[in-house]
Amino acid sequence: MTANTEVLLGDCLEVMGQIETGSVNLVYLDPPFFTQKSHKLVTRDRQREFSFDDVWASHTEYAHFIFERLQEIKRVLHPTGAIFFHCDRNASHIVRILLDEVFGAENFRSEIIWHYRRWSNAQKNLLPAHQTIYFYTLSDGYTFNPQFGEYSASTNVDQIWQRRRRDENGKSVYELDENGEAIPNGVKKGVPLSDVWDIPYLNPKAAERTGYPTQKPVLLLEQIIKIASNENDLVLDPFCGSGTTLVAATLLGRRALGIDISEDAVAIARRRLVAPTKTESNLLLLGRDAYKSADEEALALLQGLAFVPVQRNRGIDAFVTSDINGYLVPIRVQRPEESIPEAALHLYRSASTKNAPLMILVALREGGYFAFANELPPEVVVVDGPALSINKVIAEFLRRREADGMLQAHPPSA
Amino acid sequence: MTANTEVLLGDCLEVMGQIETGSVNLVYLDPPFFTQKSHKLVTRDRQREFSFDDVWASHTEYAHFIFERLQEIKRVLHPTGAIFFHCDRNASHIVRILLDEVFGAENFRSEIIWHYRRWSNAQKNLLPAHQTIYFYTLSDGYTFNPQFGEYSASTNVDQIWQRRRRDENGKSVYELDENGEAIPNGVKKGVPLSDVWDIPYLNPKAAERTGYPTQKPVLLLEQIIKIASNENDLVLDPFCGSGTTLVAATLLGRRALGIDISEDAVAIARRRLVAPTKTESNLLLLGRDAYKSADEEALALLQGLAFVPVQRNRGIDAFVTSDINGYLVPIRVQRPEESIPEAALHLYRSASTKNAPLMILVALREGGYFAFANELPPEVVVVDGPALSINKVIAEFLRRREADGMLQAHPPSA
DNA sequence: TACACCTCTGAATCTTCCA
DNA sequence: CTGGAAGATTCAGAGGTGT
Repeated sequence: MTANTEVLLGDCLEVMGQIETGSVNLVYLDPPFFTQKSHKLVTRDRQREFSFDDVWASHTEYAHFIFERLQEIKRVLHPTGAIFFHCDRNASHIVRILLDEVFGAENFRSEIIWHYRRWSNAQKNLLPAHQTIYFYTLSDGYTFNPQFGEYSASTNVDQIWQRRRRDENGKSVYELDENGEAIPNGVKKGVPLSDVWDIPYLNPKAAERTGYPTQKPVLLLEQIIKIASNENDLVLDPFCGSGTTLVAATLLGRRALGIDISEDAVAIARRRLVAPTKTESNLLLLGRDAYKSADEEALALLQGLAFVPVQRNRGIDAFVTSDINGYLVPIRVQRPEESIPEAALHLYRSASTKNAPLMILVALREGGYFAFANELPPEVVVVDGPALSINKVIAEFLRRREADGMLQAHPPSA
Repeated sequence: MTANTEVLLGDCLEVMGQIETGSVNLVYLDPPFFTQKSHKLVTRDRQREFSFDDVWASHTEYAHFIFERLQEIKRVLHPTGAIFFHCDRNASHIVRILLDEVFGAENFRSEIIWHYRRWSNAQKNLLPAHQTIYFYTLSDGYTFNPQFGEYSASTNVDQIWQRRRRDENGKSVYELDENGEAIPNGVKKGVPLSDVWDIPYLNPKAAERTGYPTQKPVLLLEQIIKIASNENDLVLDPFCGSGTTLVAATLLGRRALGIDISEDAVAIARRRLVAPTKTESNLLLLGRDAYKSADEEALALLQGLAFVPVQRNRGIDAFVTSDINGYLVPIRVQRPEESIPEAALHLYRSASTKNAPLMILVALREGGYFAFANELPPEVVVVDGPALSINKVIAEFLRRREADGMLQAHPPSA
């Protein structure tokens, strides 16, 4: 366990009492739902006035339980802090009312829909495929790091990046410069993240391999933590269970505090956190693999080349189809989390047993061939991938422009 | 207007009073939200016991309004009938409680999430991209016509076509015939419809628009009507607005009754029903993929680069996320059937209207930069893709080996 | 603090233009 | 003339601004 992560045993109401007021930046919670007797309401005649008391009778116990804890959460939250409440499907309306009461309806930010696809069995119903997460803050001045996604396929991205103005009739038109040409409108990162999140469940195979039972996907927690906290912020999960929130927080450089009333859960969470970065980043990567296979991505880079893909080999992604006098030419693509020397080492280890006289490594990030030329085995030749080549071309272009003093045909729109 | 469709003017509570008990098969409603004074709750100290009365104070008026009408709806519903309640975002929790009260929590069927993409501008927030529809029935014996969608791309369709059984450990395995071959399992209809519906929002430019606020797409109503009613059934919309529900019902051969308190709305709805039509949305007709011109393969080559994909443009596959003094840097990947000059021309045509000072073309096949350097527009810079780089490295390696006379350490294995 | 007004935006259509 | 690609247009929601 790192010094910045703690798991405490106990009822979160009591344990939170020891937390300093205003010291927590982000709270995520996914409390258990108390199933109680269905408590049928009797009055159904149309004469009688509607009374809210009836509705509440059956939910009181749960509501009180949550209400008390929400108040304590409110106390420990920093003024810029936020709470994400992952609802049981049967209680989302109750939860929202309690959140409105404790944090104020004006501090409601989003109803997040976590959408996933599930294995289906035909039944007389719509297949449940979502869960709800409520996002409230303590005030207007909350921490929020915008995230961006891809534009819709039907959007003319190339044209909405032009500057626009209102004409005399109030109509929106594209602005033109003195030469009658379109004026670019700076750079955009993409569409702001919406409140519907399409995140798959953890790949069942991944769960099997790591031995963890199915749980909230790390990606879901990652997303929440990225949005509503900064590095070194304190993340609290009052019902931490096996500690997924803590793992995600730790991996993103946040401090984390978990509480659970079950000794088993605390033990599991603590064990998971002993070496979070190494083992858990594997889990995290496996979770990502459920999204799209990293190996497939790597091979996509080789399109146009005649190659034979290699499965189940950490060092080699493919061989070139033709040989060099009987020797195969192995290829490896740099992975997102790897440096060039690391990738080269993997490649070299796998390929040297096959006496390959030439090994090719496709580099995707800075620190290409020249930076490491001396450290790499002589058989390994590093080739720039398109990402790297393009960045170099742009850098070179800028350098030359600056030298020519040809800058600023249009000033940035700022 | 067909004989089977009627639009009545008035408060739905009164008008519904004239409807025969148990005669309506399906009710859809999307009532207006009553914005009331924000009515701040005062007690926030932790000493005080939580009382539900506080929460309700500000919602009472709206709740009563809805409650009365829900009871009337319950009365006119057929025993096999269903109600779909389209919620205002700010009142969904209130609505669900009222529905639980009137129809019983045991008759809750689904919380349907209507998910859509829309113009945006939320800079400090998650972009709202969904609305909620609650689906309740009068009893367990409700009308339900299952709908099916396409299997997701990641589903192994081969596998689901095989018959399965439980082995001795209760594990699900594929059944094999005496020859050890898979047994087909008959025809599958597809994936049962889930409770998250991805239906395009009514676009500002859509001809379907009547100018009436909160107008819903016909397709959304069609889906509901198909699921929960049969031909000649009676569909009721007590807040029919511009009459989308009636249009959808009529098009599907249902009888329809609409009520609205606004004369304008009734007039619009009646006019619309003279020739009930559904506009053909290109997006729905063609599917989202039809807009994609930068194919996955091309974009896969750019991994590791910060870029924004560009669809709907034959010349440009992506823009680099950073800019050159306000100007965008377009990228194009050579297509399998294209020569470099052809690809460069496409790129140049599209990008020159945007005054791009630098355009990047990723080459995948022989005949790279030098072969055409003189023919290409000066703005276009050609960058070798991995396939090309690798082939060049191998060729260079062979050349050098040959020069060194070091060939044939091992003879070719063939 | 409250509210009216202004600005920015992007999904998806409609319109125009070109081969 | 036709089909498709490129360009123009619309409009409501959310934040920001100013009174």
